[in-house]
Amino acid sequence: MSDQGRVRNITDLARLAGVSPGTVSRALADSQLIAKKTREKIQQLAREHDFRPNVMARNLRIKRAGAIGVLIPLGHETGQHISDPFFMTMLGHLADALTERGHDLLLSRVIPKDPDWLNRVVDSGRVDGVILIGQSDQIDVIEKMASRYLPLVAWGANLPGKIHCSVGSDNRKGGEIATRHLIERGCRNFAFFGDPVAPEISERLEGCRAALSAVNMSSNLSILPAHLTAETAHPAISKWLDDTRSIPNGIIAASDVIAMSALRALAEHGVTVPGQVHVIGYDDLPFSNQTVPTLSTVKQDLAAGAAHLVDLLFRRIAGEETGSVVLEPELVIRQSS
Amino acid sequence: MSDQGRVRNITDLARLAGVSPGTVSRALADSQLIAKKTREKIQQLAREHDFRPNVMARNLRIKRAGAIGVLIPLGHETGQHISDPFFMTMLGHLADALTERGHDLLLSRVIPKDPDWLNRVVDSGRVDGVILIGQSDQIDVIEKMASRYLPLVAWGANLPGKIHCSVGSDNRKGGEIATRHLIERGCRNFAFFGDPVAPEISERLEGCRAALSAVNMSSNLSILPAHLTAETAHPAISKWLDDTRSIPNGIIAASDVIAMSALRALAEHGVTVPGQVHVIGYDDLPFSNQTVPTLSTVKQDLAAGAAHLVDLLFRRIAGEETGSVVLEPELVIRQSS
DNA sequence: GAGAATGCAACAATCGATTGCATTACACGG
DNA sequence: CCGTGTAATGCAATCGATTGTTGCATTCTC
Repeated sequence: MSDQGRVRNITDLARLAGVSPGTVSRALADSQLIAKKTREKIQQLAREHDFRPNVMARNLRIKRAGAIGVLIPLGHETGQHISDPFFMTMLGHLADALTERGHDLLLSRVIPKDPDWLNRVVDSGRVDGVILIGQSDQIDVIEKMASRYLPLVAWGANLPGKIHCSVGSDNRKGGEIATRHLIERGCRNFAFFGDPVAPEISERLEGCRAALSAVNMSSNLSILPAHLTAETAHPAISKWLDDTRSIPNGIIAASDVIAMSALRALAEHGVTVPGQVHVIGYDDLPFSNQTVPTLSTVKQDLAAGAAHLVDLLFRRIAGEETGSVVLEPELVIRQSS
Repeated sequence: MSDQGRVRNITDLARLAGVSPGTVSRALADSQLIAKKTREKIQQLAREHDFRPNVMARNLRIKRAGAIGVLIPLGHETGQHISDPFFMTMLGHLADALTERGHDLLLSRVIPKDPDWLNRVVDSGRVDGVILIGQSDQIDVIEKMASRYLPLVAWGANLPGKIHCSVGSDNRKGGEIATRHLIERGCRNFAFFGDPVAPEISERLEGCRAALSAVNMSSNLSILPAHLTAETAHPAISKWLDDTRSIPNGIIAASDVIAMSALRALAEHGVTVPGQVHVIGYDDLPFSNQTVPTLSTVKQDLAAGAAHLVDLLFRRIAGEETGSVVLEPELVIRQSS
């Protein structure tokens, strides 16, 4: 392929068409200012050389980036991998929603060592806005940024007194309905698997406690407060099952990933689900109806969540000061409970 | 926050420091051309105003984009969602590898309606190179692009006679060792679940056939050739189990996602695994050792694959004409076989 | 103390587009 | 044939950086 005659910019194309670069620019933008005949000639020429104007140059001039930064902050959870199904599901929905709006998705997995990680992305000028998938333990950094930078939204808990815009489900309520469901199923002794250091999980636990105290069973709850990832959950739960004197008959897992590990650990301990133990998860990830037995769970509608995140973000990019959104969690009953 | 005094570009900072923009640029790049004292003063000033030079402008001048396009072409598989665990796992590894090299990841899920989808990304000037996760049914488009654009690599089958650079595992061999393993386990009747339209899967099936014909059992194989996604696999398999006269005792699934659905469908049909039927998957995704029973599978080392993809890509960006890489598949024996 | 060498910083062109304003060309009426 | 109006195009500044070249002070040398 002769790289000689290649059309690299509008100036090349302008020369070819015998017009000025400005005219080419307008013609390719289909501006009415340019005579229809000229316009079509230039567009035809562009097609022949399959030329496309340089997006970066355009964006520099236009002062927009055409991309949204999607960050996955992994603070206290250094072990957690980006391939965590939760993140990935959310990411897929975001990719779809952003593409629809003509924006690219700049993905970044950040392990926030210094408090500068967010500044770096925002001030780089390569994104028009930022979506955080999760707040991790970086609330302070996020709050600070939110005070000066409008187009920033986060998936996660809607924390009282915090100003940053968030979309998340009502975790307290989710924990509550999960627990109430198990109570109705006849469970009397409960275990909660999940680390309350993360705000979302702490709220779920709170909801769980509320449901129990409503029926005077507050004392029937034990907690496995480890930080549980896809890798660490199974050994932790297995050990817990070994150590615990009496296995509870209702298990509330803080996430589907944890619940899945629990199902497996229980199977290995010869405990039947839902025969001896009822298990409920949280999230309703795509795999949750593929487990054996299929997993009852509290659904967070991630598709809707992603749509909200993107919608709020674009309204903020336009200058609007939007509020946060709290989604209703929904009980999904399958075989495990 | 007063937006008045905000330092928006090096010119602002230059004014503040009483030097020229050029000097600021060099100072921030820590160039030896600038006196150490001046340099430090400017850097200090930049820190105070937490100013960071605009990456887009820089990239325009430097003629690099600082980002790699990662595309997921979903051709014949319109039903397939980006949240397919396979893509996501790969994506996670790529994100890590690219971040290490100081590049961003521009994610795009493309449904190739017109043959222009790849051009659009390549010629936009916003990426330094492109990684395709999968070839889908877009071999022609990919080949055409590969002939003129060096920094392009794809995950997938290494197809004979094709020039584009690929990284993938030896699917034929993978299919073979999976099947041999089941034969050793005493299976005599086999089923293969997966659609041979995709080149990878067709190769796996071929390997499977080869292993069977080596022991004169070619005729003992039935095939469920549906295109199977996380959503469609379970009903399809369930129906197949209903319809089939005698359930085989060895099932080779073309992917772990399919295998997982098979495990569930079998459980629902009261078939024990590995008691009555041995099941083996393909991929070794993170969840594959979380299923009940845990899934035997043919591991594709996606971490290594991602590392190779990124390595090859950067060598190509540097101008080298690299060859393709074929990874060795590895048998991972767990409970399901 | 004059001339050469050296170190620093300023100047200005450049990357590839967009766009307000100036200018040209053409048509038409008087 | 000229003035005027309008449609179409050209010109040049601009977005925010980078970098080769140039110019000005010092400092060094003999």
